[in-house]
Amino acid sequence: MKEAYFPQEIETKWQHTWEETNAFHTPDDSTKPKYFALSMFPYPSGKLHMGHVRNYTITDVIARFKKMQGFNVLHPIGWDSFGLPAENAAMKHGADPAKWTDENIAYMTKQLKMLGLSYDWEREVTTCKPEYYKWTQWLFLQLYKKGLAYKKEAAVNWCNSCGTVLANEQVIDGKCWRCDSVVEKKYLSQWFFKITEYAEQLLQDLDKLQGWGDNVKTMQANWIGKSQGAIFRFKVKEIEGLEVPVYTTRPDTVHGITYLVVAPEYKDIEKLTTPENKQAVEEYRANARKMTEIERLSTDRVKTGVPLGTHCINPFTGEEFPLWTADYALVEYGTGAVMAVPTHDTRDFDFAKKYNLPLKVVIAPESASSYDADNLKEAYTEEGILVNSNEFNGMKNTEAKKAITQKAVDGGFGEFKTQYRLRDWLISRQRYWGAPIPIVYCDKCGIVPEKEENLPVMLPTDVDFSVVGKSPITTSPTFKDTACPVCGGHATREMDTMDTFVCSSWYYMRYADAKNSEKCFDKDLVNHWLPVDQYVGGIEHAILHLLYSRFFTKALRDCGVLDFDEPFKNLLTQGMVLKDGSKMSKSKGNTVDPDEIFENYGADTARLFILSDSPPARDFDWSDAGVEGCYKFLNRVWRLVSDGVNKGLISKDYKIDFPLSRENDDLIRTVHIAIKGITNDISNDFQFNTVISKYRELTNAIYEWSGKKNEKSFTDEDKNVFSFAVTSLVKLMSPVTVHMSEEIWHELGYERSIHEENWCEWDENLAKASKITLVVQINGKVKDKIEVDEGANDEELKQFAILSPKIKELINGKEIVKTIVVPKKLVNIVVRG
RNA sequence: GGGCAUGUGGUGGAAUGGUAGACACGCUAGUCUUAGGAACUAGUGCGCAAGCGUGGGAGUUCGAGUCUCUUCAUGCCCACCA
Repeated sequence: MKEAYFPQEIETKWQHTWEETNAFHTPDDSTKPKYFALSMFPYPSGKLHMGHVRNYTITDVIARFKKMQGFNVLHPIGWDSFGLPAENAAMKHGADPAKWTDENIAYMTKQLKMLGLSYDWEREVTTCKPEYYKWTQWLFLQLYKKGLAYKKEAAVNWCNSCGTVLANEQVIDGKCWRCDSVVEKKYLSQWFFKITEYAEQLLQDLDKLQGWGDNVKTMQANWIGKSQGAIFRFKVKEIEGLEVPVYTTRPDTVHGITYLVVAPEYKDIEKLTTPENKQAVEEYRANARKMTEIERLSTDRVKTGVPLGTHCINPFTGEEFPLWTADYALVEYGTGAVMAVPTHDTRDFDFAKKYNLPLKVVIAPESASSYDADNLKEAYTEEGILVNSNEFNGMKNTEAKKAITQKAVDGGFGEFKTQYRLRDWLISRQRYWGAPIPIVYCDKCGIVPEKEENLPVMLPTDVDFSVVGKSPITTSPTFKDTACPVCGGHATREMDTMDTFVCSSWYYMRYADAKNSEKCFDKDLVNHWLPVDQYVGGIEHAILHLLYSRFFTKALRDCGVLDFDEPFKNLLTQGMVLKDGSKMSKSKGNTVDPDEIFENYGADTARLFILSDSPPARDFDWSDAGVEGCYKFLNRVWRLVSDGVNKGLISKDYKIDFPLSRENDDLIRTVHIAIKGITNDISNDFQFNTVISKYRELTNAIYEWSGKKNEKSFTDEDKNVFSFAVTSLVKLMSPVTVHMSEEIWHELGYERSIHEENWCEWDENLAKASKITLVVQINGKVKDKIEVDEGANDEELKQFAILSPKIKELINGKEIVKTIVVPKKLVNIVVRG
């Protein structure tokens, strides 16, 4: 065996062998239990970055560990390959996005292989290939048939720089999630998926996701934004038969209404405006329309509004109050109209103060005897007792919510209402590089879905990428005109493509049956492999991809395509990879190129390091010294083994015969403790950082043990023990340092790949210490430590403690109040005086 | 404004309510070397010491980094959602 560790040589060799032997292929039929380990698939942007390396290494180690534990592991990879960067590159360089994408995939595939990842490449999935997007289109049609895909005219988020609309989830702080430019509002007719129909299920089923972090679950719950309240309908005084409905979560404050606000975009706003107010209202609305999302969302903005001139009547009190329009009412939420109770809502309070609208107190704190509206400094939004509220006076406001709503129900002017913040998912994109929406517009029949047998609707290639202000797809001379699938007459195709998040909402299902050309996947196979047992990826998808995928799964279940209702059983959201405390980015110039690390240290060092310093969920600070440290450690392990092998001290045919010498017994114990600890650390939340510290501890222990021996005096027993320890270490490390372990394994004389081996097992009796350090405390403070036999019982431990000279002196002359014994660990003597 | 995380040596981080700082990085000495940024050995929370130490303050407990309350700081998510 070579004395020095040459990672690149070893790694290239084994990568070739694994490829030639198809070592990581997963059969569908196996008697072993299944385990589906999944990384979020990459966008083929050009090169892997360290975030990828971290993500895929974590999943790879999990996959290999599970395989060694006897699971039939599915560990696939694919490409989220539709999307704007390819199209932009095409426009810039006049290239073909398909070619650009293919080249990136080829390069990144090479990098993934260099990392030694155990993917089943036969199941590779690429979303921009017709054999994939055919099924994306097919699934769209299933949703369409179910009434879950529909087209409507709506105010949508428009990103001018990307030249396309965006879903709500893709607008971050009023800016585009991709390019960061300010998002505008536009009125367009667009395709939506009815995700709102699943709002309640998506919320409820979060409880089923025991293996998800609470942070992600609360983010989703907040995004869905369920609230419970009431709808009240108010008659308009000036217009017979016209009503304004409002949604409120505070029906208990209904007697305190002093005005009502409708959004500038409210559908009946023109009817509600009197001729005298028309001009001011028109101006206000025009202004609101011009405003960008950013301006509207600005937190320090002063509220503005104008009166409409009309009035509503409060059915509870008979009081009249004026109607206003103000942009703090949102047309998309609730009914687009708000009942304003300035005394008990901070926003209404601000508005009322600014425009001198009246205040009326209807909730008082339980302690207060009276409450003066004129002197209010801010809205009272806490709980309390109803006042000025007729028959509800004296009632607790929490009870009044129900009672008051009930009165509205009985009176026919209101109802109980549950409201969600979640909006339908806008999936149309005015872009080229995506899956075409399989819809045609027939001159006679209107909107018609393409026939399933005509799929895929191929993305045209005869397009001009140099056009500005419109989608390149519209320049295709052959794409637009087609025959109606129903009547055969003239029709035109939908020119929009689908949001790429549609493609990524089902890719993990396709892995179950990646090559199927008859169906999107076989139902039995998808039911067998799914749900994913462990999903690993970035927290940035907490809402977007993960919510869409959950919706897709439920919708496809209802379409009868599959039989489960949650796609991802366990989710690990890995932290970011930082350098010098901030996120790696090209603009900051603090990126680390994986290729350079492979070249200088090898993939095993990269894998070891990226797992070593932080638990997976936390951010990880990349340091060059850390990489160096890991490389040195691997050299140290290599030297330990090569030395032993070359001196004939290690062999694969070892046998441990008890009893052993004291030192050998200790080493065996250390190995068993390591096996137990490492197994538990991986099983328990994948704490790879402590796993790696245990690799080091075990290595240190073996070195220390061998340092005590003179190699010439090595007995057969020593050789056996040494062999066992080294063999165990190499095996325990094999999921992480995949190449080095494989190389050593063969150097030890094994024929089979180490990755086909079973995971190490420990013997509970051997993992037990023979001596324990008894901690003796007085009044909870550590005062002494005594070595005692492992088998000592509680009474004996107490005696040891009291008899220790140190303790004897300290408790001398004091009264022992009580003594607490923690078996095999600690004695605490409580004294007084 | 609301929600969720996280606060431990010079640094990354360990620690089923029971020895705080495992394992590393860094640093300091030394050994071997022509030399070393290689390898090995010893040391390394603070304090001269008694002791003190897990952001601050309270509490529960024989015992709190860990549980409860409160407060501060940082990060992330959501945000005029009625």
